[in-house]
Amino acid sequence: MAKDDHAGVDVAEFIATVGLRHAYRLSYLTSAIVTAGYDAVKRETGLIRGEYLLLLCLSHQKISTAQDVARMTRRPRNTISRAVHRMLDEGYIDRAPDPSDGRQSKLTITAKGRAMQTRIEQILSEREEEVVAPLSADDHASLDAILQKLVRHAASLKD
Amino acid sequence: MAKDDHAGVDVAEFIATVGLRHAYRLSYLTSAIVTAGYDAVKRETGLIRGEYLLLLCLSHQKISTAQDVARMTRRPRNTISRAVHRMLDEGYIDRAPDPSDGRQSKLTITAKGRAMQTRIEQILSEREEEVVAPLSADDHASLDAILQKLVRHAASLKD
DNA sequence: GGCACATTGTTCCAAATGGAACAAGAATCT
DNA sequence: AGATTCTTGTTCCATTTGGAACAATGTGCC
Repeated sequence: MAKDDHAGVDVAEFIATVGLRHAYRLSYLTSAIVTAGYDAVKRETGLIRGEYLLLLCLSHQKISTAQDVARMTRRPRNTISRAVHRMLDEGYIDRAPDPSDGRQSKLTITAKGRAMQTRIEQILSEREEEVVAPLSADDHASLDAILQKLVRHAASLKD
Repeated sequence: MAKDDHAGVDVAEFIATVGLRHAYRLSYLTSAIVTAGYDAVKRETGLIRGEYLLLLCLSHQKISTAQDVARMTRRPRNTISRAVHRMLDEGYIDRAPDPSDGRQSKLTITAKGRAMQTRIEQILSEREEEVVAPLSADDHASLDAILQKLVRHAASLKD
């Protein structure tokens, strides 16, 4: 009868009253988009988060080290390290020791990896579009500008 | 020398070129704010995510069931179930069987729990303010409006 | 050069996480 | 009323996760 199928709670109303500026809403939305997409990717491709993040990074950044990926994704290095091994085994990426720095290796995505990454972005995009459907073109532009500003700043913070 | 302390990657530039509308930026920011705050909370209070989310929900919603909390936080029921037990043990919440529905129990936050929740919101707020510092008042208003719109819509999607 | 310190990638391990199955109660249908 | 289906909260278990310690290499400083 009510417009809301769910039982008792009005999620939106709760979220409007939380004593934090944007954190809770951001977190909720990220769950709604990313976590849901993440589950879909795992179901359809078997890849888990660290793995497709790795592919995503390598597809847009021609060459990176594992550490770079860790920074770009804000995930701990050991997570990325594991992902690198699995993606090497699957033939999605290549690795070559860096001659100028013996500690690190340069990672590149293979053609097979790029195909997989395209498929993954497709899956994530579908879910995202579903969630952001109610935004106007102006909204999209504003959101984009604000998020870019925030990301730029957040990336400069230590930790 | 460069304005960026880090080694090679320009995170912001990468994030600007990802082939997804907002998903990656949202995810990155949520990490920067929430995950960092989450670590701080764990360090300072010993509470983990499911647990402080539970307190957060109960502090703003006078009475809820575990299922309500699961929906408000987009976390699986078993996570919340565990959190309920631990918070009961700590005396942060109370639980009373619902006479009108034998399956569920009504949860309420105690005074002790409310004190803890205040402290947690403080910690999370600090980190959030640090990240959103570069936003103007207009930005805040826009972001707020957009996020509310999105949350409302996301909450209505199944899954 | 040598010595302290930082960085990269890795392994280990304890903890958190979430899917699946379950029991008990409620709702629906005939 | 009984049968079927749904919902709530829980336990079980396998997987994911990330902190800490580590070896190997690089950097800065005297």
